[in-house]
Amino acid sequence: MATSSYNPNALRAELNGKGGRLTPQREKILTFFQELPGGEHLSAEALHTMLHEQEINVSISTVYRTLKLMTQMGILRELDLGDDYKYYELNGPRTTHHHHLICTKCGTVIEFKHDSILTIGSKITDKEGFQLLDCQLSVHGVCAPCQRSITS
Amino acid sequence: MATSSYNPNALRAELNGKGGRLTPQREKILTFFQELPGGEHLSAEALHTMLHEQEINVSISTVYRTLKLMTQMGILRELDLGDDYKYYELNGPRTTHHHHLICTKCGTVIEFKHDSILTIGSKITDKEGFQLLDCQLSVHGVCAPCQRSITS
DNA sequence: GCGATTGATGGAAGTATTTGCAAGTAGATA
DNA sequence: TATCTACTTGCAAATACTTCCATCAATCGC
Repeated sequence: MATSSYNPNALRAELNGKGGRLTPQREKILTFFQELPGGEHLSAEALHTMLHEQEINVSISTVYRTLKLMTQMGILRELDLGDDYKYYELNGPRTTHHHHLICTKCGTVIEFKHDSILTIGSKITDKEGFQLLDCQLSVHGVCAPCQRSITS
Repeated sequence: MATSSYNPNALRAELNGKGGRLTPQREKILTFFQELPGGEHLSAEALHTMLHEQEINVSISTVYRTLKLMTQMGILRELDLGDDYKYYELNGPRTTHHHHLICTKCGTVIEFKHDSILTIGSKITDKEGFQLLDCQLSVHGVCAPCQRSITS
């Protein structure tokens, strides 16, 4: 699994190696995620707003594009937590890697860890010749308080 | 885990029990999924088109709403395969339950099974007091042919 | 360092999906 | 069965996200 402790030069090297470029926008977005308190996940819209509050002007299209690129590179992981947004967080090593239990009605999200999931992911990527980027178990269910109504 | 062998009356009973109703639209969508050859997953748009081809007129909003409802009820499972669409399939019992290995660059999807994943999901839902609806392992990576370029 | 090449950006337009609201209808009640 | 209530539907408008395209600028070669 790709490491999360990128510095700008490592990112530049990886981008250049494949014909890409390190732009100020990409560098700032990476730094922003690295300075975020651990475990937080952000939506594109939220990231865009927070960048603007720090006088970092990056267009919303570039925010979306960069999030997608960094997810494809294995630097970020993209989370679908069942609501209208996609969320992103640093794709950390084993110790910070976690999974999500989501209530499909009220949207409550509970994080949990499970060591063997990463092992399962490694096995299948090895078998199929893939390079592993991310591995997420999403458990969907209805939380106790929501088990009485059809909709939230 | 909820069973997939719903008939219209069972669906009506479950809906009525929680203040909902069985409409012709909902019944037709359920039947459509049940008559689909095993293992197929459909996007909302594709389902809408296929329904129209059978002279079954259901508005696109109702298609989206019904897919979401049935996912929340545990009848369908929603898949994010990394492209622009969400896909839906019957949320079957253990024997048909599978997971996805997805290439983040070209979008290739490989299905695989792994018995212990459902067990892991059951454990966490039991512990947290949730009713289990679905449990999906998404493994993201780069397939062998794509490991040379930045983008697809 | 300087210019050329080509990937990246920003803003507008497009796409998939969700939501608001008025009209329709399933299911309950008598 | 007739009536009523509130859930559902269909359409249109809104939202999250992606793509198009003209312009900009990171990197490369000299």
